Amino acid sequence: MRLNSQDIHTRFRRHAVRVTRQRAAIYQALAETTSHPTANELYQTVKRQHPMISRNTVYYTLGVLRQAGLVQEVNVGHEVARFDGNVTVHHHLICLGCSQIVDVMDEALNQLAVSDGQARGFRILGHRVEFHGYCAGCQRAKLDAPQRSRQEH
Amino acid sequence: MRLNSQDIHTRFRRHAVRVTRQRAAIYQALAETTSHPTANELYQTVKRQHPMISRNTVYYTLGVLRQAGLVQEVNVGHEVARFDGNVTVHHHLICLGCSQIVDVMDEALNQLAVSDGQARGFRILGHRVEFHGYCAGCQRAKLDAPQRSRQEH
DNA sequence: TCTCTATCTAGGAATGATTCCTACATAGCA
DNA sequence: TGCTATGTAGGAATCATTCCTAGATAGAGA
Ligand SMILES: [Mn+2]
Ligand SMILES: [Mn+2]
Ligand SMILES: [Zn+2]
Ligand SMILES: [Zn+2]
Repeated sequence: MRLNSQDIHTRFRRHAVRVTRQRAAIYQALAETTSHPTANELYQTVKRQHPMISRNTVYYTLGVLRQAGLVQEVNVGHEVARFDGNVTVHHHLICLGCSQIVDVMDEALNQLAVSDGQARGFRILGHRVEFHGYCAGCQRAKLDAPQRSRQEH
Repeated sequence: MRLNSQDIHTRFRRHAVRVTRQRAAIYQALAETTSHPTANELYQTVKRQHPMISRNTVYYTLGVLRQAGLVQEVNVGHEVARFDGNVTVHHHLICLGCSQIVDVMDEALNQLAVSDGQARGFRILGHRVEFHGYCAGCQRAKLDAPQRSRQEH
């Protein structure tokens, strides 16, 4: 979602976050994509408008925005951290082939609970569901692969 | 679950995994705990019986066992990798206070699916559910904390 | 509008989990 | 039992993330 700088300013101030050009650009970049970028990808994107920005600022800002609840961290397996500007409750579909992450909004998934017998006295505040599989593109690539290797001989 | 070395030998060979003392010890350590240890914790444990073992062997072995399907990797947020000797389908409860991971076996959770509308052409092979909250101990610690800070004044 | 200070930023160094490299050892097939 | 593909130890390398610090600046208050 495209946000103008006034929107961002209001949203930041509502969460007591100081507004700087760098922060606005980082948040902007995250808000207008659904691709769950890494800190480094955000750095590369923001660097086009702010050539002097440092990686440290990107990490620090993501930490600030996360604590303010404006951003969330998403983790695929044990790969590098990925970030999500969508802080509504939702879940993810992860491609084992190309690592892409796709949002899943499904009210039923938001209602999951653990039976008391299994809860072991935990007070549960939330949960996260990850579906693992292959995207349409990667399924096609797999079908094509044997044909290609035949041609290689 | 305590396994004798014959059990381990049989299990390894069934999966075409070569048997070495180091591997058996690593697998043993993992099989007899429910605590989802890190590679380094396994290294420390196994080192008691095998003082010369290297961390590299632990990592390499965990990779081999994982590919053989004898072990799985569990990831809590973005912390260090944790390993699980329980390869049956199950899910986890994670304490935000002390990071402990507790198994949840719940048939209903194993049946989750994504609606076709949301699946975006993915072929889904599996899923993982993480519940986040505070364990009984950490809930108590939180209640005690304000009292302690009152005393501190 | 101006001032003051807590907080930010840039840049570079440090950290630490994991992977890479390599020479020697060994599991297990035949 | 011998042979060879594979495993092991140990050290170096990698690289995402965090730490440190000196100069900049947002924004609260006057
Ligand atoms: Mn998302
Ligand atoms: Mn488990
Ligand atoms: Zn894919
Ligand atoms: Zn706890």
